[in-house]
Amino acid sequence: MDEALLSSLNEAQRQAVLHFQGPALVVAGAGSGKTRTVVHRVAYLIAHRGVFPTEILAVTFTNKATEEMRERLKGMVKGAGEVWVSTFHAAALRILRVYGERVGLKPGFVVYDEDDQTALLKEVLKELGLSAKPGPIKSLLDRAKNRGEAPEALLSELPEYYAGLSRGRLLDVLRRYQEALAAQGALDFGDILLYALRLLEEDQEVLKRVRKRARFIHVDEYQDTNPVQYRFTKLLAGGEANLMAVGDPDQGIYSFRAADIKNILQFTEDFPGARVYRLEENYRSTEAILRFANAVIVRNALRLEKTLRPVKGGGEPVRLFRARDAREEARFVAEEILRLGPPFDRFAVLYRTNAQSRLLEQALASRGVGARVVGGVGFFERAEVKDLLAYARLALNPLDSVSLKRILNTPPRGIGPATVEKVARLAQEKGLPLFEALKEAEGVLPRPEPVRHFVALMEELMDLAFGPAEAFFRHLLLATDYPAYLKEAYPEDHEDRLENVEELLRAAKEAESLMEFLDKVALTARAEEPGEAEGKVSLMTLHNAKGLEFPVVFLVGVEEGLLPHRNSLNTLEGLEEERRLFYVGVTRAQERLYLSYAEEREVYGRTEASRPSRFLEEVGEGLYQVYDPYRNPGPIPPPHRPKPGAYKGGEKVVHPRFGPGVVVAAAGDEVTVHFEGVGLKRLSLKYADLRPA
DNA sequence: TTCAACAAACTTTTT
DNA sequence: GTTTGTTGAA
Repeated sequence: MDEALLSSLNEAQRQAVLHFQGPALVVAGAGSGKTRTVVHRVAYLIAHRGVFPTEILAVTFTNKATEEMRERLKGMVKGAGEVWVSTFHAAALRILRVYGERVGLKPGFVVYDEDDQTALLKEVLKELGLSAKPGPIKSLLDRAKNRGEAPEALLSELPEYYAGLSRGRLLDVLRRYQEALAAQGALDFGDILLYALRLLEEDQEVLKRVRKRARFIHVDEYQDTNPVQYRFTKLLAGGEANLMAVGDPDQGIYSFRAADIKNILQFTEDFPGARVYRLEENYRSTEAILRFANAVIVRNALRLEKTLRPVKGGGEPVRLFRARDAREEARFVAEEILRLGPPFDRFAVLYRTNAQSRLLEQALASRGVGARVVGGVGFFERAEVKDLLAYARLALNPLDSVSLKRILNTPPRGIGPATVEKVARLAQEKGLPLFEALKEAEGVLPRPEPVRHFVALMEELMDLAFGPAEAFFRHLLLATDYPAYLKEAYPEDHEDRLENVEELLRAAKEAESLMEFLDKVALTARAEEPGEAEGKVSLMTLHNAKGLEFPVVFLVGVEEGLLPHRNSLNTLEGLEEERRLFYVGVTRAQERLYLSYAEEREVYGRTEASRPSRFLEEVGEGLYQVYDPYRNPGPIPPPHRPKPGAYKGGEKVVHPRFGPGVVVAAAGDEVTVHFEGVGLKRLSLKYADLRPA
């Protein structure tokens, strides 16, 4: 590995790899070999700096990134398998599984996913006799947790009434929710990080131990850290400060998760003496694509000055297709993909909202082109999978009433709402967990057999919960006759659903224990079978596309209201984030980039007229081409109208008739341009189609 | 208790 | 246009 390790890197990458102690910020533009740099650096630490693999931590944001880093590290240097590579959440959860009892967690605590969280919130609302919607309250809750603030701190920012509740009421709900979580030994997503942070802050012993395991820390996608993750990182790095933050403020797209790109913008102030390394050479995209991308992002104010330089020259022009409606847009994408031909896994179609995927899927499917939708309803969110997981969670943690309610009558076993109501009341009166109340409910029920049956089943399962995960699920399927239930309940697609169940069993086989399996499942949105993407077009949201690259990218729905999304128009920060999202999409493309928008689009079944995105206007037409295989290319949208004062003199420009020229003088709307072979021309910006060259 | 028919709410993005 | 929840009959 030795010198070959360094020789395959460019100068900037090499400098970063050679960085040894102290804080460092690697500003890594899209496609600049970021992961490569981190992986090499880790290998270099081990091979040449005498650092033990067990002293290195690399944090990523997604499971996908974690896998990739592990994979690349493997075989590069001896002991690479010992490096702690993990997402923030998985790292925090691991710490809590070992030391959680020190912050009052029960040993068998479970992790609630979003659905569970909503379900519990609904229960709380019902219990308090409120009819408010859980959605807005949940986002408030998440915001508080992601920021690491008490809910009270957020309330002061809110209007007197929010989600139909007064501030005081809202606070009641949030407090009651947290109590309920604690009572059932559950953590929601935000809690995982929050508890881990508290543990590190309050327990010197634990902090010391974890720091030993993390003497050299790498944080990937640093621009996406939220305040809790920031504090977590800072605390861990607090000892020797061997922290390497890697990221790109231009790709920060998670502010709705309370990520704050200020964390990366202020890194050098936060960590005095930090070295900064800039990776600006882009290996991924053609020059045409990069020029477009640079023109997009240069409009943002909140950034670190940086220009991506292409390694690949030239390339196909960026193309824009204007569709009449979303159907035509989908048709265009599918036909263009067919025209370019297989292998189809070199194509990706990116969109702003999940709802846009349906038409695209259909258009591709009807032409026999395979597609995989990344994201959407995740594997572990499918009803049948969630059912089985709920049994498992309840078996490990009988306090978990959300899971209990889910499966109490699934498959149907004659325990209806009336029964649940009675048992719930009993639980309340006696202060018992729901499952305990179930055991004692015989007296109050007219027909206790179904309940007795269920309790017996669960007790059986509880005995199996500490054995292998697969055996647990096998027994569960048998004992509940679950496949028969699927057939009954979903006559149309029970076969698909059964397939999912089998998939779950396969996955469970890999796990050490049921608990480990559940933890993994909770933090993994979905697992993709190896080879599943092969030969298929990838469909995904822009958020899901981060970190990926494809030879050909279609970025659809480049419209006002969609990109930028209408909900983000109110603030400058919101708008800039939308622009970054666009930038992220554009920079996924290696060879060809297609953009498209529809002139009208259905929103909840209503058809609305739409206009091309302002981002297209900002970029200017010189950097893309209107493309229309169906009609004659119409007038070029959006009209390019530089404002008076757009030119000062000296700029190179292009005129459709006169060709390339140089601006000699400019006054308001009027510019004087010297064109090669033509001479001086006086033009009005209002009428002349003058573009920057 | 269960199932079917209807109404309403929904869509920004996710570890 | 789709999914989720509510209502009423068997």
